[in-house]
Amino acid sequence: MIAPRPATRIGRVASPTAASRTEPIKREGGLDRREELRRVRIEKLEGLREQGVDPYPHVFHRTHGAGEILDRFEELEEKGTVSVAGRLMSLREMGKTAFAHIQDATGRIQIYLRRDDLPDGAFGLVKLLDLGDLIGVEGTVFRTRTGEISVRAGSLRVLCKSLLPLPVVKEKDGQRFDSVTDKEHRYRARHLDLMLNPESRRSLERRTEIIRALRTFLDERGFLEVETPILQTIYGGAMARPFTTRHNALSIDLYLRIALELHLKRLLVGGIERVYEIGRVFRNEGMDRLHNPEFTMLEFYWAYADYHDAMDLVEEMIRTVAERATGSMKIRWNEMEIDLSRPFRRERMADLIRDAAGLDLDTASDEDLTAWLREHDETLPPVPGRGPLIESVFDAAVVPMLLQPTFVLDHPRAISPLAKAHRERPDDTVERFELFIAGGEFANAFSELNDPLDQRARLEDQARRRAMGDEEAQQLDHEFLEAIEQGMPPAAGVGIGVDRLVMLLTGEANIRDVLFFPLMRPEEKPAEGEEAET
RNA sequence: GAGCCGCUAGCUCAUCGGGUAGAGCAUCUGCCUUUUAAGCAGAAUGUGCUGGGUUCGAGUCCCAGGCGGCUCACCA
Repeated sequence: MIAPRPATRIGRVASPTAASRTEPIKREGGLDRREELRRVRIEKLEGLREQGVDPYPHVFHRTHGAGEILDRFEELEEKGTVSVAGRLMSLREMGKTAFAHIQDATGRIQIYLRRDDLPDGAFGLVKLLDLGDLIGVEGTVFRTRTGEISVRAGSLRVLCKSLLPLPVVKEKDGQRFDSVTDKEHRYRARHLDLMLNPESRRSLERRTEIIRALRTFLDERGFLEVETPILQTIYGGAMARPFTTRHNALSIDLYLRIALELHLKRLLVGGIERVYEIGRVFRNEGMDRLHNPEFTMLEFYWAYADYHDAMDLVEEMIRTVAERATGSMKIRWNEMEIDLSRPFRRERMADLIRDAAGLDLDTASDEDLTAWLREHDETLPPVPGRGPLIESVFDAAVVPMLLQPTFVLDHPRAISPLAKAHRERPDDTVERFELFIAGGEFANAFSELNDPLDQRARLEDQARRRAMGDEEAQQLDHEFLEAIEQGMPPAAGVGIGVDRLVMLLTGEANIRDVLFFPLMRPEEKPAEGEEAET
């Protein structure tokens, strides 16, 4: 039999710890205390080894998840054994018994440990456990006197000894105590956030479900998913500043892509008639609750279709994804209900501006638009031109009103360099739509420009703007233009900001809450001493 | 980039007008064979974000910086 180690052994850690603390462990504030807690756990780890217990075994086969046992209690109660494993979230020792909760991916379940139910000596392991350890038990399912479904352990195994303290969350009467609530801490230590905050986990898991639903929707309709280069010698497809990096072997600077568009259109030329990519794009711009430097875009291109077809498809897609990922087509947003099940409104941009701002774009001059903006205390667009003026008026007068799903169509040509001229008003209007929900933009789409000479002219115009110092204007992409000259079928193209869609469907107000690892500024610069040592 | 706010024990937070820091939980010791924010008895724990300044004396007041949050402007 394995004799449990005298508990006093643990008590003695204070002395070696104190002794070694005179050594140069001293660093930042708080580290000493943390180090002490860590040492206590290492002592217990050694205690396990001395008892012949491997604190890091290779495998433990489970028969059930915690949530599954709760769900299927009736059929499992007192019938055979189950084995479950998870992270130790609470431990209440009561002499010769102990109650614990373990948490796995499916939920949290109570474990009842009794000395007499366990093999000789095994109950002594309890003294060497800490919150945060991973353990596995085998036992029978029952309900305690207080009614909680529990597993009565017939065996106990340590599956991974944790060395760091686990912030403990306790709950009583729906009140939470001591959870990790500091947002910075949650973003930086996402593993802790996920362990301790079920709502974080729910939003992030839902992100994955939404992406899966988008993918399934397009796959079912014959779209081919592809991956195109992230490292590019020329960036394009959007107006944005790029990140740059360096390829050593080729001795060239490269850009991280800012959009997916141009490569996907080249595939359209090549005969992949329905194509999409869900991928990370990178924009070297400001960060706030709506913007992370890297974010996820969905773009799809559909040959022989136009933007009306795309509208129908996007409408169905948003509805389907919401239903599949959240189980509902209704979203609560700021006290109001957004209903995705009803047909989305479709309005021409000019009509919306006329109704909201009283400006008729056919007759209003640039001066009229400027006057309207001044009158309404709106900042004027940073770049001159009619397009930006119209956009500013639209953003100020119309967008905040677009709460229920609305397609806005037929944009001014001046703000849409990659969209095809409108078939009825080719001079000043393009075939484009944006989808607005809850005052935010969720999709941007065109009948794609496939007239190679027109496309070349527009990109050359962009290049001229670049030369004049507009950093966001697009570069001249000769490979793209050559592909277009080969002949691209008429097509509809759609871009969707996936992170924003996830925010909408999870109710999160900050993009960081739907990214597993949002970009954070490094917490501390390396100390000068450390830098000098290397 | 601008404004406002925050940063105190492993976690969550106190510390009223400046007198070198406390609570709950976690940790450690002891008791307890159906507890559940278990309980009871005891113990230990802090470069108060960093650096300056004022002061006999600063977590507290002032200045600068760091990191974060929220709001505003540009971009998805």
